[in-house]
Amino acid sequence: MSSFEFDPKHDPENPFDFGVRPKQGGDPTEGFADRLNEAQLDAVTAGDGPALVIAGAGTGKTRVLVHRVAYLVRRGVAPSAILLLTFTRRAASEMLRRASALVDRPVDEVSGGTFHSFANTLLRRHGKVLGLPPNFTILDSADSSDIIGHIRTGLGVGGRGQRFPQRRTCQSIISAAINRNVELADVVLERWPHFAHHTEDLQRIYEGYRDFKVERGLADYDDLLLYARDLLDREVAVRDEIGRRYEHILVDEYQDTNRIQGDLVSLLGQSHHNVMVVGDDAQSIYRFRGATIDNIFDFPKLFSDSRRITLEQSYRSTQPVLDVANEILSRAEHGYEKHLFSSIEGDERPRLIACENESVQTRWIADRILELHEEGLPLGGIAVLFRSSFHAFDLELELGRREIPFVKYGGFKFMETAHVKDIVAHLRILDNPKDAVSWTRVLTLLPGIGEVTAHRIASSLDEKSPFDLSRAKAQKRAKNALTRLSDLLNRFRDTFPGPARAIEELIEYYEPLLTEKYDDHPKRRAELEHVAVLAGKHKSLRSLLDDFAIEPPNRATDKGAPALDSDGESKLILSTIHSAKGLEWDAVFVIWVVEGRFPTFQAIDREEELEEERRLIYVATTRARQELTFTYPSGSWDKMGRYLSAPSRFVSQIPADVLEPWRATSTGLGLNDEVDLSPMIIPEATGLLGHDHGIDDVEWTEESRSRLRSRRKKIDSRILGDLGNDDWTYEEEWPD
DNA sequence: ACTGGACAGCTTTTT
DNA sequence: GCTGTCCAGT
Ligand SMILES: Nc1ncnc2c1ncn2[C@@H]1O[C@H](COP(=O)(O)OP(=O)(O)OP(=O)(O)O)[C@@H](O)[C@H]1O
Repeated sequence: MSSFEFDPKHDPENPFDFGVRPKQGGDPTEGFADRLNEAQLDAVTAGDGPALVIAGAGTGKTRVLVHRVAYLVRRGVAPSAILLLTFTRRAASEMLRRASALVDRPVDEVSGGTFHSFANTLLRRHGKVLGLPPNFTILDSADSSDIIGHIRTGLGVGGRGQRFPQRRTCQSIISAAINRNVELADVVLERWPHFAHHTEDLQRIYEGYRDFKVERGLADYDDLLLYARDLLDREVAVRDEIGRRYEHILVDEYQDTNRIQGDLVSLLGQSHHNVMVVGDDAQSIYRFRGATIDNIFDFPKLFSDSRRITLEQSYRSTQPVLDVANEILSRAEHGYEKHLFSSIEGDERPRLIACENESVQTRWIADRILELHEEGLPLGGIAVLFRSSFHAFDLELELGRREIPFVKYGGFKFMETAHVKDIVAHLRILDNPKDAVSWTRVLTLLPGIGEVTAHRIASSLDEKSPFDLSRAKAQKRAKNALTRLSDLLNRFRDTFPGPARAIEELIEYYEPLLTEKYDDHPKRRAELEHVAVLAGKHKSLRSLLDDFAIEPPNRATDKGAPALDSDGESKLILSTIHSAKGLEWDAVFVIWVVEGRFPTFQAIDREEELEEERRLIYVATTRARQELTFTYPSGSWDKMGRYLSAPSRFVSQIPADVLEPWRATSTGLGLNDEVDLSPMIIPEATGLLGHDHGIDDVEWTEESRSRLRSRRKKIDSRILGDLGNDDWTYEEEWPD
């Protein structure tokens, strides 16, 4: 479709305008009718002005948003004047991918990403008016906890035998206060009441931390948002300029935004009101970091001229999958209006499988994945989801053994592992010799230099030749190492060989220290080599450091590699549920659906957190198109010696004809021992091994019994291999 | 005064 | 596995 033409009158000086315009007289909704239902089309073609799309999972919210982009572009809005925002990086890239796949080339110019990356761009350009230097350094979470740690020790809080919050906890407390826009004292009282007697010290740490950052031109993740809000709030000229540049603001997953982000949206839309936000209150899973659904509910108050559009039909999941989702939500403490329905056919009932132990869970899932794959489903159409990243460790090993290629998302902080931080700290010093935090890190690596000496050296550096360490006061045994460090840094200062090469050389330098410090140094060294590869994309140190801080690699396995194998085969996805937001797969497995892990022990006695866990499993459930399976090992211990056995309360009460109870057993623990699956028969007959298997109130009907029997047969014949391919309607990646 | 080893405690999810 | 605290050794 070539519905675009070149505008000879466009301003060639404008870097955001390539002069591409929709053909006059073209229908901006061309082709939309068979891709959108009535309500969706209504939202897509809503006139200018604010709109709130609120709808359940899989009803096409993102689809609406990306079609809206196409619609606006076709109507003549410059793609660069459209700003697409969301909270998570994964959702942001999915949204941008779908948007650019949908229409012709110009959509590549649509601006967008996470709130944080947008704020960063904004502040690099305009931060100066707030006193933020344009070369401010972004602190990642480990940096800021390091600084908080220093301040914490510096203030000498806590003292002997006293229980003072650890630095990570201090960091959470501070961040919680900021993201919720409330006083530190209130947040402590509400969420950490057991530390209430330390409130004053916490306040002092907070202030010390804040001043520390201001003095040195540092910004943590929260600061990016805070500064951006201040900028747009206080600097009318900047706000006007930004308002003119971005004529349309579109926000996905709006239920996951916090107060500051909500304010940002409001400020961005202040001059033109062209704001469309989409969200689902039942999918709000970031309240733990201050997200508030009040942003959704207050949207009509914020923009009194706003339209509210709701979507009801799911186009993702089959009705049996949605039945489970509805069951989960129906038990929520505060009801949701939602009742999802679907017209997608499917008679596969989702299953809840009690596995004998973790190994059985792992092996059964691997078996089933291979089975699905043999039936013709690409591995990329399958996902295994979990509450916490470490839940997948055992499965990762097994997949490796069976040579099933996979990519894992979430919970992995490559850039925050000690050895990577060590290397990056050297780069930071080169970029900003005043970076005292990095100096301390770099210097304490050396033998005989501890925190005190490092601080002393770092604070007495010569401005003109910061890398000259010959006069640094330290123990004798440190002298050699200091010279080595000094030589290296000076050499880089004279001729910087580019980020990738610099890292190679740093690894050479660091190798002896690494070997000394870690038993697993070969593995760590290989990971450092990978950092050098990642750095290859960057020409300047600054862009590298920004990227490492704001968009660090979040895939644990095969970081940065494409989702395809060398032979073009897609890979199985392992993901935390948080990172699976907005995505979908034909077959979804949710593992460790057990009390203590999902919900987590921490959440069990806090109602708010428990409800968030419930929404989380709702999100997991609604990722599935066709096949949905919950599994849990029915007897295991966690690291702290707690016994995990009961199925998650979120699924244990669901009637058996909505969620079928099965049992997986194995004759042995060996890797090659077969795993058998059998329907869990009526409780009275089995005695239930003494556990609550959640089917006390099973409503067994003749129908559900026979369904179980027929499934049993089907499974058997699958194993025997005499059943043809199931009809998997797997669409090739199709531009939405 | 400082470093670094031994030991005990906590361990979710994201930017 | 990583962080914080305590303490012996330099
Ligand atoms: N009118 C439609 N016709 C065909 N397919 C549709 C239609 N609307 C949505 N879909 C498909 O349904 C699936 C879910 O859509 P989408 O991801 O936009 O939903 P969503 O509401 O954003 O979901 P979530 O709440 O999980 O983020 C996608 O595969 C999408 O292409």
